[in-house]
Amino acid sequence: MEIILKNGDKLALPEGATCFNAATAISEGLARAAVAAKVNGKLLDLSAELKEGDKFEIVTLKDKEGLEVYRHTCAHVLAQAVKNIFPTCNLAIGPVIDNGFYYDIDFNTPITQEDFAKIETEMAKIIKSNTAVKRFELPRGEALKLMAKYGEKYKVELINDLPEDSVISFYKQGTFTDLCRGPHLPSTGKIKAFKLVSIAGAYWRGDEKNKMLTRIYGTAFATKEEMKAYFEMLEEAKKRDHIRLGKELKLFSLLNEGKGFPFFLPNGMVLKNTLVDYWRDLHRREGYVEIQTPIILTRNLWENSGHWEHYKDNMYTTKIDGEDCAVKPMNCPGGMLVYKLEPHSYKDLPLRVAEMGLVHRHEKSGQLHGLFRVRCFTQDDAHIFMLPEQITDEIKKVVRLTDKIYRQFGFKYKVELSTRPEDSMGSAEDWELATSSLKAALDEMQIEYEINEGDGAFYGPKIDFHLQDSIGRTWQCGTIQLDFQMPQRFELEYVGEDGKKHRPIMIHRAIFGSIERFIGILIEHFAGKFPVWLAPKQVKILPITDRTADYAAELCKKLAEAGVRAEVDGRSEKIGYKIREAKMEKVPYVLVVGDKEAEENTVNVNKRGAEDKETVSVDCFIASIIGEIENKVNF
RNA sequence: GCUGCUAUGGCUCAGUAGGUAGAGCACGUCCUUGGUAAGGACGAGGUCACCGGUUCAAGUCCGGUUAGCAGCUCCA
Repeated sequence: MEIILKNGDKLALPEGATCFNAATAISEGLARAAVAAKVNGKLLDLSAELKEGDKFEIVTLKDKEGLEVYRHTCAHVLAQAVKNIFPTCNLAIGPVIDNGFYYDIDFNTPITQEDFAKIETEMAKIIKSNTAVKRFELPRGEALKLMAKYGEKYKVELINDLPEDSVISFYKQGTFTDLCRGPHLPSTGKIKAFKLVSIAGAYWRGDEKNKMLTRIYGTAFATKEEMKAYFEMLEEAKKRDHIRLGKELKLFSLLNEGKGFPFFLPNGMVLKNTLVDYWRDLHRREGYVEIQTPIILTRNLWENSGHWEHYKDNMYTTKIDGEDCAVKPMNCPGGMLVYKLEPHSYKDLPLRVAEMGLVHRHEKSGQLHGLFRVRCFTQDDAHIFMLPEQITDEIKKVVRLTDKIYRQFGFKYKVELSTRPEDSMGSAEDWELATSSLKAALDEMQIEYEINEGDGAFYGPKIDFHLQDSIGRTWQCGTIQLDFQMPQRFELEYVGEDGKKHRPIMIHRAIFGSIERFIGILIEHFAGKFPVWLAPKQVKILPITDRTADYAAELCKKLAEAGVRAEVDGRSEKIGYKIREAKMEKVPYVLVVGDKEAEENTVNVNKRGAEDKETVSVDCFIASIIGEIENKVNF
């Protein structure tokens, strides 16, 4: 028989040949590196048999899917090890996740992280034994019987929930058998580097009404080196933790008196205001107008907008002169009211209305986390009202603006387009128009994107931006959403060329997402070493002795007059001590001034991150730092 | 909210087998005026998160409350 390879070549094989045979036929090395195969687009075990005309592809650890198979097998090894040590526990599910895998297990007696060493040793034993992992399939009745025999009640529940016609497959390694779709590595010995990471509680099927199981997280990598690099990255991430840096750099504070309501300290306010200034300047240039709508509005309005129905559990309420009111969780309704204040002509559109809107949402206490998840935050919101034929152009403008802003901070990003969900509102034509407009904008701009089928908002499709920070983590920030719902609910109108009333199309969009969260991300992205234009303290002046105190003060005044955030450390400490402290504050420029500098009207510049120091004239330094600030240079 | 872990001076953390608190940094005073990542001396600062229990005795053991962290769920 013949199969078709990735490059289109044909490969002749004997009847009944397996994927592994095919890999061997191509090359020994490939066979060794193979962890699974892709046949006609489907991921299969290497032991799977091939048929005439199959499209065949080898999957190795270099492929994402290969690594997933590898980790999945590792999850089974974990389960087997746990069963060996704790025979009475029950297994639930053990899937692969982004950076590893986990297994949910119901233990009779709780285990702790201290049991990891024992479990890892047992896993190592299983790996060393290089036991073959074999697949077999059973009819439903027998599958249920088998799992019942092992006392695996969760597996029984899983099988019962599988569709009638599904193939029920198991994987067996030695004495251990687990219900699993597969595929898996051919044998346990292929695993070269693994580690158990942490332990946590997780509900059976993710439902808080169900029993809490013990989830053991682990990870596995193709090589020990890769695993080491991964754990080093985690260490680095911990050092960059924004809560920790926020405290060290005195940016913000989280107090019990305001759970989920961060206090911004002077340094943090500089950051916040600088971002807002930057944002405001850009939006003005892009033709946006800015408004501010009230924080508290009547309940009546929220019922009208639909928020009351969908969102009331997350809203803070109050009464004013006996009337029910709510604190806004979103800015849109206020924006709608502003639009309705006066009649609009098609000539006014597109109308781009921005709002730095402070919103409050009641998040459950366990979900709060630093600046990433708070109960009050500022959205860099904007609503764009437009004609149908303007959609594509407007989307392009927003995408371009978003790109410009993210680049400014050195972020790479990924774009996702989410389409109509099952439970949605509006006509098929509206959705078609909206989705194709979003697509057209992205295609015309030649932006790569992934499609998230059915993941749009109930009122319209959306484009989401996922930022990638300096150590590779991703964060969802920007979003562009088309909305037909609000204009209808609020009966927005414009007068068309034909003199008749029409309904405008609306875009909601945010680029930072939330200023607070964005600041958190920036702190971690830059590890607290902000570029000069953002740095709360841009320059610290350190006089060597009291003799240069006046010179330092004068210099500081000159810098302040030029708009530079500078400060003198005039304490009677040694210069080394003051330098150390300034460096720990991550100030971009530290200027040392002694008798020599005072005499020559120069400064000795210590640039953050640079080895060498240089002495330049005061004017020269001021000109250069102002250039850096104005051009928002990142270093 | 649920599960697990944690809670000691402003910060980071010790506190060993229950016998009524320690260090470093930061802070204050004084000495030192010192040229590139910590000069020295002295001092002040804690009802050990809160409430209750066990005990002759609780920072330490037990229960509860609150908050933080990790995870689950949800989200910008």
